[in-house]
Amino acid sequence: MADNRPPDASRRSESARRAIHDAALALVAEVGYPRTTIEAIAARAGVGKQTIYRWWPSRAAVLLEAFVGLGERAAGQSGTDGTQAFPDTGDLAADLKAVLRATVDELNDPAFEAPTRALAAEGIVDPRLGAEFVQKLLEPSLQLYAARLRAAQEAGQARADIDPRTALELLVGPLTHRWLLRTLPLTHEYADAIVDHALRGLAP
Amino acid sequence: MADNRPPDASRRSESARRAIHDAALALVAEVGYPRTTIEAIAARAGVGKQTIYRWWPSRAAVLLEAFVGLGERAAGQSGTDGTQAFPDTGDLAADLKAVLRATVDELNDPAFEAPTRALAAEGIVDPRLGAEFVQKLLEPSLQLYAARLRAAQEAGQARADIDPRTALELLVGPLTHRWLLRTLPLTHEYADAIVDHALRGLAP
DNA sequence: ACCGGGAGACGATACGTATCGCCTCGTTCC
DNA sequence: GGAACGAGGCGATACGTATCGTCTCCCGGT
Repeated sequence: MADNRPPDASRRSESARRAIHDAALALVAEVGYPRTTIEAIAARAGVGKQTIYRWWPSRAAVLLEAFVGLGERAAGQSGTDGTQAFPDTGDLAADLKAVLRATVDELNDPAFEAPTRALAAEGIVDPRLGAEFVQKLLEPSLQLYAARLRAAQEAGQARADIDPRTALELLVGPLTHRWLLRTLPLTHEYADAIVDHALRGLAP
Repeated sequence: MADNRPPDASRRSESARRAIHDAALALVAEVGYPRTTIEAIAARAGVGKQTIYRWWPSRAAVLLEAFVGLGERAAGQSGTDGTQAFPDTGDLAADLKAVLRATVDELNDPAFEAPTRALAAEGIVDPRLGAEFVQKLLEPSLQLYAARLRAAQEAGQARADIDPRTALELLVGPLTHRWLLRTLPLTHEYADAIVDHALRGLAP
């Protein structure tokens, strides 16, 4: 029979949790996502399969949690408040270019690319995981764009009659498009071009 | 031993090919992509598994070919030359809105959504399939945008100093972003907003 | 005779479930 | 206050199922 009782989280082993995270990330980097099976993760982490099945609904959920934890640790090192800072030098175009260029570098980094692609792909097919992916990994960054764009509106650097949400997608959308679909290489020049065109517009 | 000799394509059974296409499309629509296994396709098509393995490298390749065939048949019905027409009424904004709205409708159509999502997800992880997906399904549409934008430049409706490729991605990128990541619902209003903002720009 | 096609057996994984002892807790009873 | 006692998570592993990709086997058309 299936055990439908929810496990007691207070008795959960933190060491097993971390070992599973580490094993998942290592395996994705070493052998790729398709071969990062639950059995392989369990073996590598020195953990029983049931310990994974007890706490996570799917292989992708394990990787997502591990990856989010990785990001949090990285963010905790540099900043004090945990949220990355979005530059505001008063020059909107320059600030956006700086951030988009940094995003380009991150997306081109093989260490980030493998797990991010795997999670994005899984999220595209599975709405539940997709929502979690967006909420935990993507949305926090997008909110920083929105805040910067609102500041720009108040400072008169951007039209006041636009929805910051739509404006932000005009910048991030093309970058994501090119990266996910690999239509053309993702470069700093492309990031700059997007910002220039988005701000000035395509009309004469 | 593995049979490395390429099979003789001239003796290939066209009826088996079409039966496999139909079975793949029907299964994706009925039970979803994960359960559209090669064995299920073979059984449904009344075909031996080896017949699939002989001609296609992967399950995704089967579905991609079937889906492309579907699109070609649909295009062949309406137009005479096989390529969809991109409107050119002289009003660039109106033309772009019409096409983006049509794209929104297509992406929101469940019959198109399931296979397209599955193929996009597979292509994100597998570069070979991704390239084929882009070349066979996406690029033909994008070329129509590029052509319309070049016409707009010659007619003075768009800045002459922009690369049509980048301009096109400014329009298509946000739409794809929202659809793939499901951040917010995909509506006609959103399509219109993208066109307006892309043409006018975000700067005051 | 050759070769593609239908059918399906076959070994190899990976899945998800079910137990088995082991260990660590908090509780209870003297 | 210290020992006995559940409860429950943990490592480990056996189990049945599903799918993979390969390998025959025989049939039928050319």
